[in-house]
Amino acid sequence: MSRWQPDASGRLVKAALELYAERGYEQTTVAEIAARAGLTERTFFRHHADKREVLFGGSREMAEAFAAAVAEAPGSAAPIDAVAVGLDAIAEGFTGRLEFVRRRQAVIAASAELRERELVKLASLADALTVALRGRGVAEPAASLTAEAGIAAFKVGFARWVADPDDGELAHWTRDSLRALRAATGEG
Amino acid sequence: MSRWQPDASGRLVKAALELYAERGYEQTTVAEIAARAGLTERTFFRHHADKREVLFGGSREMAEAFAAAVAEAPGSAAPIDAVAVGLDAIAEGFTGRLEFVRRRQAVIAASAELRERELVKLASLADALTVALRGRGVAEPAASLTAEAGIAAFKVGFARWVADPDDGELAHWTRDSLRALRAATGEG
DNA sequence: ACATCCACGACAGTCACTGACATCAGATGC
DNA sequence: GCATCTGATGTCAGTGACTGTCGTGGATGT
Repeated sequence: MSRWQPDASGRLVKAALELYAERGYEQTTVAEIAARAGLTERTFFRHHADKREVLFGGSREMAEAFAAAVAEAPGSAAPIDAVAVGLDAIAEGFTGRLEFVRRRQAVIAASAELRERELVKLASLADALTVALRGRGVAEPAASLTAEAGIAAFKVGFARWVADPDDGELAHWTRDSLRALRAATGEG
Repeated sequence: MSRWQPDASGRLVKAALELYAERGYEQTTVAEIAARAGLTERTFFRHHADKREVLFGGSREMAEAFAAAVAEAPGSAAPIDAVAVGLDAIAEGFTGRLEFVRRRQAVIAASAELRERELVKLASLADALTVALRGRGVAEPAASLTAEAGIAAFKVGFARWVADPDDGELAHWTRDSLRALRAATGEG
């Protein structure tokens, strides 16, 4: 048998989410998280950059999937429609994970530091989206602005999905949010 | 004469900006900032919540001015046009401060922690804007989405203003960014 | 068998941030 | 004038996030 229990990183994530939920983010020390995962504090920092980042694993993959979907959208699609394709792709990655997401969002909402880090992840998403749009030939500042609009739709749609008592589909909410955004900013 | 030199908070801001520019945010300790301002580390934390916040004074006032302008926009104005009024109000507060803003933004751009905090300030701005729009009778999710769109226009317009070699007006860039955003997301 | 690898533990250190208490020039009340 | 109070600052002793360095011992390849 192996020298250590498997999935140290995942155990740390699980322990952190539990402890943040039980006693709050600020009242939890990294040493406590590591102890619950059967590891030491030093090992926590080998797997996760800091005490906040432990809740945001996979966000890079999400940005990559977003960018890939936007890049592969039909060449004839308008920038905002390519963004819509990307939103659908992201939403797909959340199917069946609503309960986990709800617990995670409750923890994030309760901590200013975690909310701050969440904004960084959304900004990274916006950056990846901007790059993908520029790859489609969209010039600045349209690329950045369309990306920001798409992230706004994602942000609001995500919040509505998490808050909705019914267990619906994230894509439903992001699509509706994008539609509402276009209506609210519409030139007509 | 008074017991202490005046404007301790302002001296700390000045010292921090200088040191962050000279040797970088991470390579600067709070004790060094305090020493340059002729104060102690403990006093730094009496005036500024943390090492990042020292560069973001006045952001609450900005959010309040934004919200006030939106609230006072003509009742007949569409939500997005009320936002445009608010953007003009904010822009006015930056007139004549371009050089200071450029130095400050260069420092922020060089530090992940400072960029993270900047996102919080933009999010606070978005929250204040959302509240102001709701005060105008705009329902959700339109209020949040219109607010996010307005902040996106501000963010991009601000970046263009700072990057522009000519010393133009911020309002010029925020207006154009809002126009471009509406064109990019337009339903037509 | 033997060397190599590498995830982890152990330990010491820096620094952001906090709480508690002391200090003392100037404002205030009489 | 004098005592008293006020409040911005100094001092000091913490806690805890994060880092650099070195040691350890099962696993792995030859």
